[in-house]
Amino acid sequence: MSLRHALLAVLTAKPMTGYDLVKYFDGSVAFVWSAPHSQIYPELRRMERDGLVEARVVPRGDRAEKRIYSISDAGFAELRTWLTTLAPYQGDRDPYRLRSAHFEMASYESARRQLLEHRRHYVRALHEWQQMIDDIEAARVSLLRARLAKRPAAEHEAIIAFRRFAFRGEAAKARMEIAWAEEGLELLDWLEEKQVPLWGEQGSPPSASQADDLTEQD
Amino acid sequence: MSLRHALLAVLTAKPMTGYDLVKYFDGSVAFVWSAPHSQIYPELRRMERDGLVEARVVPRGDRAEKRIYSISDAGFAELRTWLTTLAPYQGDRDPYRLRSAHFEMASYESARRQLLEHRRHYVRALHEWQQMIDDIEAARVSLLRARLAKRPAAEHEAIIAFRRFAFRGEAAKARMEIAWAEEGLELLDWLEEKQVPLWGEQGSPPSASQADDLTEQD
DNA sequence: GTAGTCATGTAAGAGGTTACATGATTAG
DNA sequence: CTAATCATGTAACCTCTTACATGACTAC
Repeated sequence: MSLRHALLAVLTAKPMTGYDLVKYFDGSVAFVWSAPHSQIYPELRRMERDGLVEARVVPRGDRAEKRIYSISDAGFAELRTWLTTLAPYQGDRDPYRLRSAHFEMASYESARRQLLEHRRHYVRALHEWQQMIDDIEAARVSLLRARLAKRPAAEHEAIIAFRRFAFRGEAAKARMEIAWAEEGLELLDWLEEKQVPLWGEQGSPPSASQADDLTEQD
Repeated sequence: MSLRHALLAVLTAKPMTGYDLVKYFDGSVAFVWSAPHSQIYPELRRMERDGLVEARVVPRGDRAEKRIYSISDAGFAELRTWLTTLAPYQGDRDPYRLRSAHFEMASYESARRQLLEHRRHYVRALHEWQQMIDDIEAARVSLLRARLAKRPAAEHEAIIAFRRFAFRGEAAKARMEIAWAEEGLELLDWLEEKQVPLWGEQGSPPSASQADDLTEQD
């Protein structure tokens, strides 16, 4: 149940509306966690029901209203429990790596397209993380400033350091994925130059040697 | 719907029972995809219903039976479509990174424990991937051999190369995560030596100004 | 007025986790 | 005979995605 904790963590900086949180978990700011509004609004209601956040209903213009959520003491306790509890490591699930392991059933063109997209995605991500790291170090992030303002100066260094540390991890991951995609693109060039055939090239049948047996058997 | 495609991909090597697939997606072999048996058995039934696999019911001993699944032509077609379709890149979700961004609300001890576990996990993973890469290169993997036997020799190089490529990606990720965890451990040492206080250190209250409220409440 | 952004929801369905459940076969 | 492994399910529950839906406010 990490969306809940991600929301609590953001709300420790300052009270926010559901809409603010939606933008946060949607924009480039959604650093290691993303969530659509259809998940955020109901979750906030459940958190309110469970006493982890408190909503203040504020008028907006004449007719409209908005709900400003702030974290409660119980919310702080929940967040701290989550943070200090060792998270178990289990199976991973990476659809891109899964695909790449079976590129011999695709075509050079589609494999290349996929890896180019992979690189494009992580180049973009890397720029964003790097920008984020710079902004954090310069305390240009308003949410960070709000957070710092709430805590004694002695803690500021740690708050900045951990935020930076997390983004550095994401940046390192992006760099790794870029290098991996480039290794793959080189591999594709090399194999294609050697004219190594792929199963997925031309409309070749599923099984070369047993093409006919298969159709009968199964 | 990637479990389905992961299953189809494995079945291209040779027909297997649900149990075989359960072990595959459970053991260390579950390289980039993991799934519990409670997900695999029903999915195989649905795939059979959809004509992507065919089951042959074989007696096992006197009373028992087992179902050996093999991929159908429609299954091959589905797999190829999936492989050649560009996968969109969307939001990530990394609970470990999320935690690490907020370690200032934990304690030095719990943060350290988490990062040690992170390193332990990826050191283990790295060993497994590296072993896997060696085994693949030496064609010591029986499933790989079964797969090669079905395909013309000209394609063997590509099949091995892509499998190896995928594992190399996982190995690189593991190395990156190990380095990141070590950076974090050094950061913790450095901050602790400087006696930078953490919010979560000692039973300190969530909000500096509202210290007393908490202890009563929870 | 109208487009953009602020603001908040519901609902169906897919995918995944955890627990409950059962029984046969095989090796010692 | 007993433990490990083979073999296969169901069910409740949670999380996430995608689509459907609505309406007020604000700047042009």
